[in-house]
Amino acid sequence: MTPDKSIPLHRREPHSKRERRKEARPGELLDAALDLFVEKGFAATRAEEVAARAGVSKGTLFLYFPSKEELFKAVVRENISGRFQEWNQEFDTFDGSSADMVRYCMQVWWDRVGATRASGITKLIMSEARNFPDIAAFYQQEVIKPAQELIRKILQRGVDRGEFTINDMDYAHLSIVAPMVYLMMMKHSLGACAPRGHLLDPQRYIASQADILLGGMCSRAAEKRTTRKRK
Amino acid sequence: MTPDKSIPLHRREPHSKRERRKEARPGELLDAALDLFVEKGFAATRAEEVAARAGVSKGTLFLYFPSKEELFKAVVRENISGRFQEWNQEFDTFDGSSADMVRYCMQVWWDRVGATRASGITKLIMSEARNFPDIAAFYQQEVIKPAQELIRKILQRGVDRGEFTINDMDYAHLSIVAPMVYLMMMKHSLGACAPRGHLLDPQRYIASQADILLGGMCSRAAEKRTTRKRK
Amino acid sequence: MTPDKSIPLHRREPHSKRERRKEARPGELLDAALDLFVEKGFAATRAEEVAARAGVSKGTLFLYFPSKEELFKAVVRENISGRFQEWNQEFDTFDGSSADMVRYCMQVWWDRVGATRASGITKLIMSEARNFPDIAAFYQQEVIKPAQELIRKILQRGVDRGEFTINDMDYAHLSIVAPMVYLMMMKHSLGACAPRGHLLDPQRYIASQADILLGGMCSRAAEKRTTRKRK
Amino acid sequence: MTPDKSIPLHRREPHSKRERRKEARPGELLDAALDLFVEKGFAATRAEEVAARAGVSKGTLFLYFPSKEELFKAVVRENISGRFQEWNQEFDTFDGSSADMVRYCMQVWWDRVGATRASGITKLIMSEARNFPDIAAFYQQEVIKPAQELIRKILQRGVDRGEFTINDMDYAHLSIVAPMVYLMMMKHSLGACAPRGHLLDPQRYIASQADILLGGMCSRAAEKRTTRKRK
DNA sequence: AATGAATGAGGGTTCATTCAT
DNA sequence: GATGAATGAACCCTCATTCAT
Repeated sequence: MTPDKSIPLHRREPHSKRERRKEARPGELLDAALDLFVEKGFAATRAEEVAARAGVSKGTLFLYFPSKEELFKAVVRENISGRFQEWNQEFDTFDGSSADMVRYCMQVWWDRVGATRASGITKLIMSEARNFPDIAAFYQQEVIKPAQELIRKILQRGVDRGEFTINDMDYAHLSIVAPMVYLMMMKHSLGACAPRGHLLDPQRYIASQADILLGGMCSRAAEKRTTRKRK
Repeated sequence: MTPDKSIPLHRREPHSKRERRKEARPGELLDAALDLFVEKGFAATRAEEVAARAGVSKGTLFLYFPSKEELFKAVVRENISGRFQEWNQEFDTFDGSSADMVRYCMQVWWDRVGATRASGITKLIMSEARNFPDIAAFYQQEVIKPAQELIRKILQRGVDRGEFTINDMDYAHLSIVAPMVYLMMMKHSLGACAPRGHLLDPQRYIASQADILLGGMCSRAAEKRTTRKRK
Repeated sequence: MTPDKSIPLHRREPHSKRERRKEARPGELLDAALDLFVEKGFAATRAEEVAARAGVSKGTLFLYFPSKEELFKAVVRENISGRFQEWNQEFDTFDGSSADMVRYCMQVWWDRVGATRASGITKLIMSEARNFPDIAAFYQQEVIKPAQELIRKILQRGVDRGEFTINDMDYAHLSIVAPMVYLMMMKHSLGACAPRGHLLDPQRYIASQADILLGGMCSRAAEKRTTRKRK
Repeated sequence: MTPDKSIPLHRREPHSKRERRKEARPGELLDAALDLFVEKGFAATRAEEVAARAGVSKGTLFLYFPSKEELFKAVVRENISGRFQEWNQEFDTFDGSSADMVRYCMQVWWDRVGATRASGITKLIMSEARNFPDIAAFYQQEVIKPAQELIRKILQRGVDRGEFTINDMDYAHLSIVAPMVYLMMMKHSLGACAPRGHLLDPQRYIASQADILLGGMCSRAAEKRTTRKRK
């Protein structure tokens, strides 16, 4: 009924269309659940709705996930699969300026998470953290900490190379995290009800944020270079 | 716990314990509801729980609010009462540097909203906006727009006085909004489940954010003054 | 608040207006309850509504009646107070034709019960009998049986005087009862929702019914007299 | 219990016990609801009770009817399905005397409605009309009007053939309606609480009523024939 | 006596979960 | 495996009844 609407998560080759559907089921259910949990929250989402959106019956949902709560946990787990390893490597071999690295970091964050349905997880976690403390801890461990380390490494690189001047290294990463989280939150909450024209343009938003915060971090000596790149 | 936050409507002295309680009830219920809605979300909060936390029975809640949904709306309405008028005046007569104004703005935001239970509304709106579009619109109109205008005025003042250099005036205010919203969100979501020691120190966070973003906005000429103040 | 809207049931002279109100309370409550029970049924009538219509507060109702159910019983009891004794005497001394007696009986029934709010009791009993079997039994004993005896006496008189020819004396009284009950039922049920113009004209209805059933009961010999009176 | 009273929508044979039950459910629920609504009234009947009597759980009821009120409406609708068309034809081709027609009409009324559970609808409507004005209007349109027309046609036939003499043709039909309605009402109200032996014998009641009212309507010329039949 | 705020058992309705098919 | 009818615990809300004032 519903065409598989995104890249299926299970990669083994299926032998027939029928079998493919079968193997794709959990992924379709997770996709549907993600959308609905993000839109309405965990409690306000009905299991049957998830099943319907995934094109299966209510009973089938419980064939793959033992309870609504386990479905929720699976949704979170599935959508935060360690992208950071890969990113770490990317940044390890990056050879531009640190300012560019920050810009690239924000852009990649947007492209690979923010612009995809995975960005909903951020809202989901924010909204449901206190109802699912173990999920919150898991997220903290698996997403926030790696992200923080990644960004801190970038900033440290800037400092080490004399590109950045940063007063409080423990909190500086939040200057990048906060705007990105805000952007993703808005996309899934108020932004989703805003009338056309009131919507945030992500590219312009990221540019504006990067512009200002890099202005604030870049050492004055490095200033000209950075400012020039901005154009 | 809850300071009487506005002029009560009934002026005559309550004559009895009973009557005194009666006048306090709506406020107590709203406070309890705010806490629980923020903590668990609208759907996951049971009316009876709200009543219990307010120290009354289930039925009493419905004596004051015709439905759970109306209670929700009242909670939002009650907690966003136009503080902006007052703030506008405050800033109209402010006579320090614009950088100080930005810092003061963030500090006041934290002190008067972020640090109080009212900050929960931000999380509530973010979480429930799509389930209550009319509330979202109301919030957009009554909170976001005034806040945006207030901040934009501050930034414009900085630009006008040659203190700030800002490329994109339409998005610059978000450099202040995003970190503050992030701070409030965290306080009520992940921050609330974080182990001790992992918690954000709001003052330090604000200082760090202000530090960086003012660094990025301040015209280079004005730089020394601003930097000095920072100590 | 509500002016006492009908002849109060308690006849003792009250000394002051205030006291009069006080003594009239139960009667006003019974009147209000009768109206509402008849209109909506026992279960669908709220105690507060009764109190409000009687112009008192909810608590006051329970000052006079220990429960809603007792109120109901009082309403029935109060409105069936033996009118039959008086009627019996009236008919004992009646000296017209038996056909006239039947006509007079139906007319009096309408004037003294049907046209008054007391007629509602008939609908009430019909509707609620099975929920209140003891009330039903009481009504059977206090109203139906006396009425049946009264009517049977009238019919017997007609037979004894050679005016009526009746085959089944055990059921004949129902030829009078059924139309009258039907009339009162309609007034309080479908008749109450009918659009203007669709309403039964009681006088014409009674005339028509009496016309036909007396035609069927009157001995052929007595026919002329009866027919003439009919005009 | 309930004969399938119209062509079921699903024509394929039910393959399993489960499916068979499913098709029977609405009817079983309607039957249970009719009984209970008639016995206790709408408000005093609990949804769970209806479900229990139909042998299902509370939740199942709401699988078939979206609310108690819709169940009520379905009960009324289901039980007044136009029998009048068929009756009309029956009477169009009747070739006995008009007095016999009246007797037959009453008998058929009793056999096909009065003696069945459908007779409860009459009490239900009488009791609940004012709480459900749209149902009352529907009943007026679908039952009362057709019945009135049918009976009026019979009476008119009698008049046209010189068998009946009727003064007020607008009200005469009520001489048949009132006794029948009274009979059905009693069956479901006071009659249902009466001790054995106090019960109305429907056949004898109908005979008595027909006897008297036909006596009152039949033209004197036609009298002998009618009277003879009566034996 | 009168009030009306408060209570809490009860009823309508929803929905996660089960299980016969 | 897949289905969807059935369940019943849980929730929102009502309202008869109580009781402090």
